[in-house]
Amino acid sequence: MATLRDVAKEAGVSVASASRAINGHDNVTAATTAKVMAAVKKLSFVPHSGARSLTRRKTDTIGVILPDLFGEFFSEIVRGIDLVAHGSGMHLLLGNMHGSAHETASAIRAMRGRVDGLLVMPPDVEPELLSDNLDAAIPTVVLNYDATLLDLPYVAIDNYTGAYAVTRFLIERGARRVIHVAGPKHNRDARERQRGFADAMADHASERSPVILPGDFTEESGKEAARLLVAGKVPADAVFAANDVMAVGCISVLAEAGRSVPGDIAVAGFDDIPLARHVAPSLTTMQVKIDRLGSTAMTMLLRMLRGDALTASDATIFTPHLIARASTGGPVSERAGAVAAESENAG
Amino acid sequence: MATLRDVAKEAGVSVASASRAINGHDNVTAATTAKVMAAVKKLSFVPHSGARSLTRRKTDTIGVILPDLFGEFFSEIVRGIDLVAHGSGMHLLLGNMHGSAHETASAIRAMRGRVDGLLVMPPDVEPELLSDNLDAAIPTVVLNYDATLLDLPYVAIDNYTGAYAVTRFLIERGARRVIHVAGPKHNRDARERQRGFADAMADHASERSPVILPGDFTEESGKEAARLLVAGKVPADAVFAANDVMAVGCISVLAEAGRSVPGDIAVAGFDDIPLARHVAPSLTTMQVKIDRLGSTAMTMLLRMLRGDALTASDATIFTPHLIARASTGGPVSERAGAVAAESENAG
DNA sequence: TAAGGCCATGTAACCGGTTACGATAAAGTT
DNA sequence: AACTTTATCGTAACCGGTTACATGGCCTTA
Repeated sequence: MATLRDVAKEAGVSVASASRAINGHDNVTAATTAKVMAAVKKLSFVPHSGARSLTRRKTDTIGVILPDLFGEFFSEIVRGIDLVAHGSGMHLLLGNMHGSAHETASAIRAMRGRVDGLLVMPPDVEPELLSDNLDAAIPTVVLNYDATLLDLPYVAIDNYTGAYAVTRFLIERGARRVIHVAGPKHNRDARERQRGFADAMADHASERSPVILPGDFTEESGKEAARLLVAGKVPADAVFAANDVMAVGCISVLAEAGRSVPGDIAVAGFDDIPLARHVAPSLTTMQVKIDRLGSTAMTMLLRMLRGDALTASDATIFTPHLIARASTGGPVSERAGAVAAESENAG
Repeated sequence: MATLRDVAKEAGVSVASASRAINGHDNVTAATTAKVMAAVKKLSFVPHSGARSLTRRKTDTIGVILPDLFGEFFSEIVRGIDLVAHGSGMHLLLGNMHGSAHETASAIRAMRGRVDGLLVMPPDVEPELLSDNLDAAIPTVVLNYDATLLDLPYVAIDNYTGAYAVTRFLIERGARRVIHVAGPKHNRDARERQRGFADAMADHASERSPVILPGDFTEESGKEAARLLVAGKVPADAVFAANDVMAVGCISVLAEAGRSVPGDIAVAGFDDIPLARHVAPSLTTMQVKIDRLGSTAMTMLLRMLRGDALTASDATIFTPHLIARASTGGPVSERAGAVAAESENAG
């Protein structure tokens, strides 16, 4: 593997000239440049990015630390990030915290000296881990989590408002007994969605203690909840599942049991995963533009790398859209149910 | 940002001792180690991975170069890779060739000095780009492409056999006129699937020029093909779409037009994306364990990094399984249609 | 023709770690 | 007590680039 020294020797010039020629500085003769380039070609020299980033003090790489890599949600985030990063000639270094606190700490530490900036999506539990491990010296944008306490810029989804909207929608379409299939207890998104549900029930159905069935965002847990319904244990005419995957599980069990959706029970989810429009009946849900989460965060990070000092007050919060489909009786004629328009910046 | 020199000074020892203490070498006194560790903590020192990898001549990072990041296919591959990589303490550097030849070359070059090994999935067109840009010095495993010409180890899917199997299955279940919705012409997977289809038609339906409708792997192109069918332009009693996404498009148009699936027309796809089991009717397809593609490739790369010299003869080829679902009349009682068992290694 | 300026080039220091090698001191041997 | 062995430690070179500064050639200008 040829080094710059080899190239310089081959071209009969100094390493400094070789370096300058390769990087296109203007203080090199055309003749010298030609000699150097010939040597580069002959030795098929490729600059060693590691060594280069050591002196330049930049790596053209940003670190992306996610709690997991499972499912469409994360792949969409990464795609959104890549879209913007690639446009700026940046590379992506993937770190995976695999749920554990220890992994998270080491994932962040391992980024030192490898990246110019960090995009972090904290795990569900103990986000305070971040403050212990994040380095103030390296620009960081937080994904999907309100990082006001850390005073870091962040990009998040307004889960509360979304859940509130879909719950109200179910009530307005005539549901009297809406039950909620919750997500994992330790998951922040899930908690916010549950809170939005509870508040909407209190405000619009005068129901202060609505039924909340446990779930964990998996299809199986959605099925489990639906089995309770068909067993008649819980009277209900509508279900709001904390995510689409569980809603899909609900629908399949209800259908097998001969319950009509939405005739007997309306069902709604959250996320608008691609599957949602294809299941039968098609699923009413709150649409989250996941890739925009990633691309927006990356854009903010690029600004920070350019020197802008962003803080928590520069956060972007996306409010999800209601998508009314067949599982709640089909789309609404006018925009009766289309509650929240997407808003950027929450201030 | 503290450096090793700072730590050494703070601890009152030399940089060599500091380095040794931090890396847990055995030729350091417990007392020295304690002093160094105290300094590390006090200055919250984190070793600079870039500098470290320069001397160690390894980066603990492997580069992953994909043609795109869109959809479940790539996310599953990356997840499979990450699973194995993480187990060995490796990081993943993502490179995206975004379709273009120029991008591909620069993506590969940019990896020099950043990674210990490479996992490359060549773009559909001009895979010979690889030979020009790949570096013999850096261990490389090729994904989803027969790299025999490059004599590189690779992991691929037997698209031909899969397509042949599903086509034969349709014929054996009584279809007389099976039509194929093809993938993009420049796509190797698509071409192989089409070839498998054509051969199966010739062998089992004595049909030497079966109808092949154009498609490009998108849902819309699947719909377009189905529109031709409902318009009666093409007589058909079964459709084999080159991927699941197009098959799903077909089904939705057929359903809207009042055609019964599988009553009037049976439909089968390829890939077994998560969506496949959820659409109505559930979709018969060839199951490809995408994540295993990634994890297997990563495992091979790790072997190479350990010094094993793998070549094209060490390739792993996965043969997809037939999954018979409702869109072709439901599962088969015995294993009549379950043609191909998964086989590892093609030799 | 000598002094001054400009420009291309080379030398060497540096980025932040690791480690070969030699020095020093402590421990063991006879 | 004199000598060898062994363990710990420090100095300095090195990984492969970049770049501040010094050098020397050539062109101006008086």
